[in-house]
Amino acid sequence: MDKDEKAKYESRAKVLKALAHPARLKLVDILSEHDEVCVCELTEAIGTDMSTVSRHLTQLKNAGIVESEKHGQMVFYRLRVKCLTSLFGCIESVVHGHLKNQLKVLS
Amino acid sequence: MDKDEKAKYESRAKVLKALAHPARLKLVDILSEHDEVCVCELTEAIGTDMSTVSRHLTQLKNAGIVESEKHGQMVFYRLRVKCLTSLFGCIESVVHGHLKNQLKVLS
DNA sequence: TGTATATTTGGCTAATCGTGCAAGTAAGCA
DNA sequence: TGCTTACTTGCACGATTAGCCAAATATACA
Repeated sequence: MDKDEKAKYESRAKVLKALAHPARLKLVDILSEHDEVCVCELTEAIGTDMSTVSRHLTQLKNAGIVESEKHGQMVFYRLRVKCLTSLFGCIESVVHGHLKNQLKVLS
Repeated sequence: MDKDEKAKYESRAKVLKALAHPARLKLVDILSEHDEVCVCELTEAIGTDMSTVSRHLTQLKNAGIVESEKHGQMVFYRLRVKCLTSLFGCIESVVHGHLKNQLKVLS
């Protein structure tokens, strides 16, 4: 793998890694349904410590998936990416194809 | 998060996690260009120990992304998923949008 | 000014991950 | 029956991750 190729796969992996966690997927889902949401609301939806949610959001931000803006003492997060719905469509097809296959194996 | 919702995000995360590694992304890329490829060839392309490549392939298989078949003493891997190209299109748009944004910040 | 609220960051621990080497399994060939 | 090749698995180790609590920061408000 030359340097360019390595960089290509590493940058892709960085984005996928940022998405690859149940809590962060839920954050993205919520954000896809609203224009912008504060950390406090997101924390309530996720149900873990606010510090944990804040770190998840930082990861999504570092990957370029969300952006944030401070209004008063609250910080609002917003999706930067529009194509995630089709991406999840693909992921779901993997999930269901695989489950179907596992059932086949079991039976 | 109720049980169904939890399961939904966990199954998505599992697939994304399986993809979220440079070596595994390259494996998927190679497999998307060929019908089926043996572990030995994939190992040469990746450039790490064959045992490591074998484990990466196992992860992709457990996630439902690839399948394998043994012919003689060789094991051939094949992509099970057709939609990955559009998925990576989305990922790339995140990467480039983000880089553009970082350059803006720097200047 | 002092106090309360929203968020991020530091520090810690337990769990998971990636890797190489060595050993095991399975198929082909002499 | 051995010997070789292709692959997987066990083991060990260093690196990364997710989580919580406590402390720091920043803003609003009395």
